[in-house]
Amino acid sequence: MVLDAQNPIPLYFQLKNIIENQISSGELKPGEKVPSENTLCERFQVSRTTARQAITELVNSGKIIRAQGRGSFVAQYPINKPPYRLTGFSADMKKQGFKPSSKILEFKVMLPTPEIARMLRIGPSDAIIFINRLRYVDKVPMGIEYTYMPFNRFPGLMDEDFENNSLYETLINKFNTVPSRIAISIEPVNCDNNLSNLLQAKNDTPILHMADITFDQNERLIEYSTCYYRGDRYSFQVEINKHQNENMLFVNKDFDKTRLDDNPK
Amino acid sequence: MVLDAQNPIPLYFQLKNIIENQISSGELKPGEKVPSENTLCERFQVSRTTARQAITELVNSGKIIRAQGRGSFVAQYPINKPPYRLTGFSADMKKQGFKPSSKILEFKVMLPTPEIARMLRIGPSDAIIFINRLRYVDKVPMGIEYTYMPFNRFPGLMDEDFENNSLYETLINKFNTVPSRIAISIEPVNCDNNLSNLLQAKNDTPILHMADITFDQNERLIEYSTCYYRGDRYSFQVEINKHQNENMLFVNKDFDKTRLDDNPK
DNA sequence: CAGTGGTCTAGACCACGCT
DNA sequence: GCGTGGTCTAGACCACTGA
Repeated sequence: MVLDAQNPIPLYFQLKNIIENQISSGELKPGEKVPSENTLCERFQVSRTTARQAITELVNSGKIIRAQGRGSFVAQYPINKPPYRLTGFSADMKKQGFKPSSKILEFKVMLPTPEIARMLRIGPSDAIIFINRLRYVDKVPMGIEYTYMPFNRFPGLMDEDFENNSLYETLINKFNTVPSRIAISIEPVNCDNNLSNLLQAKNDTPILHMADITFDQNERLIEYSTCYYRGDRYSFQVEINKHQNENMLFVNKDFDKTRLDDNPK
Repeated sequence: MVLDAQNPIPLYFQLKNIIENQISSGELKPGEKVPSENTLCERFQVSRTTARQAITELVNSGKIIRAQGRGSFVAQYPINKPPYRLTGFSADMKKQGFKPSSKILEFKVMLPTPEIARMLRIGPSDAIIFINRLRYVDKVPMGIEYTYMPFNRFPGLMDEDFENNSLYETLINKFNTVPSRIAISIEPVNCDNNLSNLLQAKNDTPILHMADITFDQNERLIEYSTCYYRGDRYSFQVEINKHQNENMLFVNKDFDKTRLDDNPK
């Protein structure tokens, strides 16, 4: 294995991929020592900065643990990132081996309610796109989603077919908009008659309510969405990582109290 | 503002703090351009590597957006990290301005059930510490938590008083164990008679069930815990970030399907 | 074109953990 | 003492953006 300086892929990234593959192939086992930074420099003929950048990204993604004076080691319990909604419902489900499908109940341009305007940070007369989708997994109703997006940011979106295509994939491919951050609020709710009809669920089915706001790679607001999922068929999974740098002893900044909606009603 | 090279706090960290403060004080407003890396080099008399390290960490924590060729900018919607469980229930609630308290219902050493042994990755004859706590917020029952920890990793833990002290703070201060990563599974459940008695809640109160596994800074497993929270008093909030480096175009690794418990029952 | 961030080099000194 | 990661310098060239 050698690095290719002519390759447009940066050296640190090539090196990172090599190490990543050694970990996933089992060549480097959990708990095992990763070659030291100096060793990597010699082995791959790069400067220490470059070797270090490769390792740093693997540390940030949780695959490697650094220990000053001892070395770097493959993480014992590698992070298994849950299908995490930044890829969209369809991709999430496919990753888990299920067959997702959707039925569009409503898809139109409208004016926002005051609440939705506040969540989207737009004015009351700014049009929005509203999508109401029933989500199926293996032909069984799984949940219902109400999605609200600023209209003027996505010209031509109304011509798309979201029964067969993923909203997120369309955003990425046709609007150069990559969902990159999502703030989620989750709570359990009771099933009402409306929900039990829509989801073909018993009246005592526990329901998971999720509200979220999504931002793109430039921190522009993409969507506000609120969803109800059948609790007998859905569990939400997430991993929370303390950043490497937040571990440092001289850090003592307090975070503010936080809410999904920071503007009081 | 100048940096102090004699200060044990690294230069990049001092610089990072300065910029962070400028953002939170409003001196640098959302969307505004951050001084370029070269400008920071001159202004603070550091190398570009150092200035860049400061900015990089702010990018990773979501406070700054980088745009090649244009500059770096304060994020429009700064991340408000939800109280995120890595600090423990008490700290989470205090941050939100509530008064948490706890009542220990059980606290003992015992042998694990097969399920708990599997979650803690220990043998069936390895003792565990079991803590059952009722959680209150402003004197009202909020939820009940069942915590399981490997006994042999925490000698002396049984002498602690967790009615008045935080488990996580004790781990940090007395066992040099910093909760650093947590994998959580969330689902809604119905309230049964046992829960409604314990939580003094109506029988139709929606309940949020959370199961989680926590790891320390060296990726050692700290605890497995399962909790039930009153849905009328609790919502779970989380922010999910795409890592800067995962945005890159030549990334195309698929994540495996994932679960909190990767060993089938 | 000038200014920006993205990548990279070849060094240096330090703090830490282990033997 | 030696090897490790942590921090830092002073350069360099490139790709991209906007005027």
